[in-house]
Amino acid sequence: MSETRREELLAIAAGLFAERGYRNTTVRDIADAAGILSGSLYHHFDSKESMVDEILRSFQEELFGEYDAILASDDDARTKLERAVRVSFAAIHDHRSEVAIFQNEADQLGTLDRFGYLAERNAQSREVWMTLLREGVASGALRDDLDVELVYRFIRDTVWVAVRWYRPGGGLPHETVADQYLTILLDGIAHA
Amino acid sequence: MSETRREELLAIAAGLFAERGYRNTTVRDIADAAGILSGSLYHHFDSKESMVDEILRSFQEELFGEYDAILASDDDARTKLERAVRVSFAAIHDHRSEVAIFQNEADQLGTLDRFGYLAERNAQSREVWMTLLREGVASGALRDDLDVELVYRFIRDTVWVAVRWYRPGGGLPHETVADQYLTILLDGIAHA
DNA sequence: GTCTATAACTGGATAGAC
DNA sequence: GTCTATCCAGTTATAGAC
Repeated sequence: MSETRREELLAIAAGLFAERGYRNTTVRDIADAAGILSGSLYHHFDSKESMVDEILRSFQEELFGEYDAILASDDDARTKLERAVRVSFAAIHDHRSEVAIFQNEADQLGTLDRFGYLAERNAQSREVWMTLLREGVASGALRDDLDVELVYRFIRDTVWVAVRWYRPGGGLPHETVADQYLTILLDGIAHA
Repeated sequence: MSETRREELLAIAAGLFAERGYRNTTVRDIADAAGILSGSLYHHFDSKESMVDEILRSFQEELFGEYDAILASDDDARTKLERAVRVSFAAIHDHRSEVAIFQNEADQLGTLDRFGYLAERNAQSREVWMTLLREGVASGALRDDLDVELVYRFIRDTVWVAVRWYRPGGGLPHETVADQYLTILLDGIAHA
């Protein structure tokens, strides 16, 4: 049951970190939200840094497991790309706080030694998308006059930045957002 | 000349706020970078808050002046949309710090009374893009099966988030980025 | 316009009782 | 597992001398 309490506290911290920023959230804020005093938090965690560390680590582990499964599948190139996009929007739905924290704080935290894995995960993510895009071009599914590196950045940015406005239960299911996004990305918004 | 010194200090502050975040930058950091002591800053500015306020205000004034000029022009709908995109990427080029600060800190700062104008500017920006998109659909330049609100969000997000990776003088001119972006946005990445 | 000196406060973290 | 009590470092801001 102590494992549950721990996760409960992490979920509370994640929500606050996502909403008001890591630096802008005090350990007292977290304790208040949990209904305990700040000193009591240190029975569960070493430091505020450990909390955000644990939040980001477990999220990334899960996410990259999904990307790996897609890469390893024998779907055609276009299907793989579509699946990767859908999995990402689903992650925004299922793990909003974690995605937001990663988006907003990774740059700052990444300068600290203990968060070196953030840069590694970033490189890994680039590999995933670049592989998908190159396969797409090679198979003829995607245009061959594109700057693949730029397309990668646009996809990465547009997908994740949606965490800023997407709200679960807001009447716009994440599957719909993914569909519309894929329509724009693949076919453009200009009249044919 | 005191006006020059003021702007010099603001530019230094803007660079730091953009790079390490507003909350993460101390007045001592700013003073150090300017080669003076922290107390001396208060001869020029009321508070740290006033600095970021002035930085954001003057930037937004300039940017919206450009959007207004586009809206008021008699270009066709597609040209207006393209111009708005190009002006935005140019702003990232010319005012990287300001754009980054706005992107990263607006949500937090917006909760304070004195930064209420940030929400207003946000609404104004939405009007600009929605107008351009609706004109585009009405004129037949854009597809009519799109969720215009969603397209607006995607454009807004993708354009501004480029501030995270775009580097002036990095071999990739902002005009090229805008071109490639417009290609993707208008025509998609799928093979025709 | 900048410096010296310092006030006033906030925030992360600890030790030991319950 | 939580509380009481508290330390200490860091941060914004001020007052008055140079």
